[in-house]
Amino acid sequence: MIKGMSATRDTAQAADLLTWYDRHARELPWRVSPAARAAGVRPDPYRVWMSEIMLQQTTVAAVKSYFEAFTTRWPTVSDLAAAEDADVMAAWAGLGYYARARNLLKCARAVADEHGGVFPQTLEGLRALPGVGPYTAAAVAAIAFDLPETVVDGNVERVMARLHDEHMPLPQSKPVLTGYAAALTSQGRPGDYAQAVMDLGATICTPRNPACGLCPWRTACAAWDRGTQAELPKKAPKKRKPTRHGIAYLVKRVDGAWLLERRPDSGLLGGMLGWPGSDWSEEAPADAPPIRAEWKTLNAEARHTFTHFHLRLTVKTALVPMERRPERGEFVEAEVFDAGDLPTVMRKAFALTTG
DNA sequence: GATTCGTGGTC
DNA sequence: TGACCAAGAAT
Repeated sequence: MIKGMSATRDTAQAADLLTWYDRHARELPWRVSPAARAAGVRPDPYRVWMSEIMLQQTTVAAVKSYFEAFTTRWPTVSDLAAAEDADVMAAWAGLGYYARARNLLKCARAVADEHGGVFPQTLEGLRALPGVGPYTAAAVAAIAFDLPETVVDGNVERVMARLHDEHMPLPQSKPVLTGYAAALTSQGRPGDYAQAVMDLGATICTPRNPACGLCPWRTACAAWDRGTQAELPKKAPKKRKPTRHGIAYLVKRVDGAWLLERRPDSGLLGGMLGWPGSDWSEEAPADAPPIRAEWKTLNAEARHTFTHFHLRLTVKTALVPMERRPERGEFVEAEVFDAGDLPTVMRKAFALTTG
């Protein structure tokens, strides 16, 4: 009866974590507390989905203000589905990974148009939505609908690697870690369990200096037994980032309007507003101004690091008369222009012009 | 399976 | 300063 004993042990272990979660759950704007959940309060699937999209590769601290802004401005999935693309992209500006914002809108419109404004309540139905992958589908299924699905994010990978002293490096070990996680998933309180495992990873079983003395799973933890927790999970070595160079053209019209360009939907910063500019490559960029003007080159360059390269951006500025027509981009009136609508690298270039 | 795709905080 | 890291998905 190895199988039965194993299942019994895992159930008790899940219960230990849930007991810890009942006392130590983080209070988050999108979360229904375990006490409220026990009293029958159900999470709003729209808010759960929104939070999960925003939290992809993004810290809780960074997400909070965006979550409040989005859910205040667009309280329901139907409200969001009816929003203008430009408004959603501007509201997302600064949060990064802009494909998420494009898919957020696609998904809201799919739910509104193809599902009657109601999120699908199966793993497969959720997984079919734009921007919803294996993790997010499981998270929404578990948290919003209390389905016994297994969430595997970076936290869970780390917790499982330590719990089982798994030294195989990620991402190779992912299927193994997923199997460990699935064996532990609570059948009784799936939503709370999913959030509990991630809270454990975020507050106790942290990447550096894990607080093993406070961990409800310490006695079950193979890494704790062997003292290997600090070196887990192992990860494949990363490539170093090359440095690319580019030019940004910041053009102000005499009435205060700024020349901006909407970037193509695919690729880096896709769908976002930005300054007209050169390509960004490792070779020196060719000068290709978007409008005829007297150019001044700023002394300082805007430096920014993306996921896979460093960027050094030369900033050129010009002041042009009302009647001058650009070859690229469109002027945005001074009253409408808001640097906060731009991605961070474009804000950095703008900041150089204002001191 | 490997790449692409942001940003801000931290050590 | 620079590398690492954070509730991944799409291609």
